[in-house]
Amino acid sequence: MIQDIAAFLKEKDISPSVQRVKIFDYLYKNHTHPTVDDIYQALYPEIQTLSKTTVYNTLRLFIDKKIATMITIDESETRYDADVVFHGHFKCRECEKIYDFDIDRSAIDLNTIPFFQIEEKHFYLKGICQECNKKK
Amino acid sequence: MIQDIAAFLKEKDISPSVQRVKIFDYLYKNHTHPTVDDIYQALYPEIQTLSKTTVYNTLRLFIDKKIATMITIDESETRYDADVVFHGHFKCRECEKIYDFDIDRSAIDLNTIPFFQIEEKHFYLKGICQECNKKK
DNA sequence: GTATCTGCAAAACATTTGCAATTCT
DNA sequence: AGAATTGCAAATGTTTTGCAGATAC
Repeated sequence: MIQDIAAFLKEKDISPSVQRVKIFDYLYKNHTHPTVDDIYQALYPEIQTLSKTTVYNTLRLFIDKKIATMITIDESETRYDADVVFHGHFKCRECEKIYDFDIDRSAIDLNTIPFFQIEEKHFYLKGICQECNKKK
Repeated sequence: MIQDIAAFLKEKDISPSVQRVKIFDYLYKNHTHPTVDDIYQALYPEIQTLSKTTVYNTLRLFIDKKIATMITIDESETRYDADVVFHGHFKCRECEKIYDFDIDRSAIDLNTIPFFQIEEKHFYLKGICQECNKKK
C-alpha cells in the first residue's frame, strides 16, 4: 500500500509533477483499467489545463519505469493498470467492465514452454459476468 | 486438416467467394498471425482488385462464424489466427515474430475462477525468443 | 432480377510527433 | 538561466462507414 505517491515516484526516478502524481493516484486507486480518455475525463475537472498528450506521455513513462502495465484486451483502445503483479483479466461483453482475478502461481506452469526469455505475461478471458448473467 | 476450403466455408454458412477462400487459405496455411495489411500485401498479386475493406469484412465474418480469432497482443494492429483451439502466443520484442505454444489443459485451472461464463481465453507472453537471444 | 458481395473514397478514432510555451530548480 | 515538462495543433495509421458498381443464384 503506497502512502505517499510523490515519494513513490521519486524512488522510481520520476519527478513528481502535479500531472504525474494525479495520474498515478487515479490509476492506483481506481482498479477500473481505464483508457487514456477515461483518465483524461476523470482528471480534467481538477486540472483544467491537462492534455491527452500528457496522459499518453505519462503512461508511457510509467510503463518504462515498470510501475504500470498495458492491457491489450480491447482491440480499439489500450487500457492501463497500476497493478504490476501478474493476474488475470476478465472482460464482460455485456457491461464492458474488466474484472481482475488471481491466478494461482502453480496453475500455470511456464516450464513447459521452453526456449524463451519471458518478460511479460498476460492472461485474458472474455464472456458474461455474473451480474449481467443474472439480469437475463 | 481441411482439404477443400470452399466446402469448409459452405459448412459454416459462408458463401465461398474467391476473396473469402483465398483469405481463409492464407490464414490457414500461414501460421504467422498476420495483420490486415499482411494479408492484403500477400494476396494483392493474385487478386489485383482486392481491397482492404474486403479483408476487414471477411475477417469479421470469420470471427462471427468462429473459424478465426483475433489476437490483441499488439497495441497498434490486430492480428488474426485460423487456429481456434486454445493455445498460447509468444511475441519476441526483437524480431517481432509471434510463436504459438501449446498449453497443457491441466496447466490452467479455470475452476478456481468462479462466477463467470467464459467464452474466450487468451494467453500472451512477451520477451526474447531463442533465435534472437543467440545473436547477442 | 433480386440478394449478396466487393471495393472505392471519405470519415472516424486512437495515438504519435514537432515544437513552442510553461514550469521547476 | 537551463533543463525538464507540458500541451496545442497537425500528422499518422488503423479501422469503419456509406454507397455505387459488380457478381452470383
